[in-house]
Amino acid sequence: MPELPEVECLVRGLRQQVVGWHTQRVEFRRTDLREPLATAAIRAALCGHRLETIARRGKYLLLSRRDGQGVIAHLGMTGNLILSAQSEPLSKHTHVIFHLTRGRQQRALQFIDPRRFGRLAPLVAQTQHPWLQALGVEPLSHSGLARYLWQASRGRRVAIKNFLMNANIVVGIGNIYASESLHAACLHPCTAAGQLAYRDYQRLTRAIKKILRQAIAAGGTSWRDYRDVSGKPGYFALKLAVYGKQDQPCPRCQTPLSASKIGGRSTFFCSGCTKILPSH
DNA sequence: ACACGATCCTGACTGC
DNA sequence: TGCAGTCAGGATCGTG
Repeated sequence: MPELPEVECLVRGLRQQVVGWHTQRVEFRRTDLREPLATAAIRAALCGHRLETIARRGKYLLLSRRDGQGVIAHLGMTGNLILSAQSEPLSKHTHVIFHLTRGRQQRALQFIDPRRFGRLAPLVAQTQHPWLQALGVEPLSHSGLARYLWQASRGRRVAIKNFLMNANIVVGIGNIYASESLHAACLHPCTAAGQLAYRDYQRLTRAIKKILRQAIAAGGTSWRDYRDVSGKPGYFALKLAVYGKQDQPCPRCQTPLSASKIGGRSTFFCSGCTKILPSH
């Protein structure tokens, strides 16, 4: 489910709802996620402490106390964090429950992940966590993104779509927003990243920022199973131009949209108003 | 260094 | 209704 906008919406929801709460206890129902959970260290990082900071880096969520210790989570393809009353029934795929208190109030923050591609680990110091070490730049806050991408892509023959989805270059752009951004910038997803000119990256960068911001403002994309922190769906799916819309008319030129696999992932584009640049 | 395919896992959906 | 096959929003690892 989650690309940058979904994680950002989750972070904003959590900031409002759990900052200032104390972790009373952490309950593990399954520990065999992508990596086995370090249960003792996760408990030690949170239990008895006040949640002070909720942050995002790429698609990673960081929940930490005042001294910076806490947990880092990645939601994989199907993960989510849902806040519920202590008494509400649990999902079949709730693997971890953070029992939170504030005074006499109680809440449960559930880590849910049917496919178990997600990750959860103790966080000692944010700047040193191995999962964050190789991450590329943040697309929304990097002011020279076009120049950075243009420079990073020189000599690269990989398809621009895969280049954009490489989190070591730029974080947060997943399969949906890669297709959407490229279409908005009139670029064909198969074009070699190194073939694009600086002006192409300027157009692409504007499209990426605009689409990510719109998606955040709309509450994230509700494709299949995305839910916000209180369990409500996002609404951006209504605004997608190409993703999942094979054979429907291109909103720009009316050509029926195409679908294909690029790097093993479903890709949607318009063969009418985007062209692969000839390589030379 | 780079490009690419396989892989982790469950659920939803399609077609027979 | 049941069953097999296919596909899914991510990231890592091994291979060439």
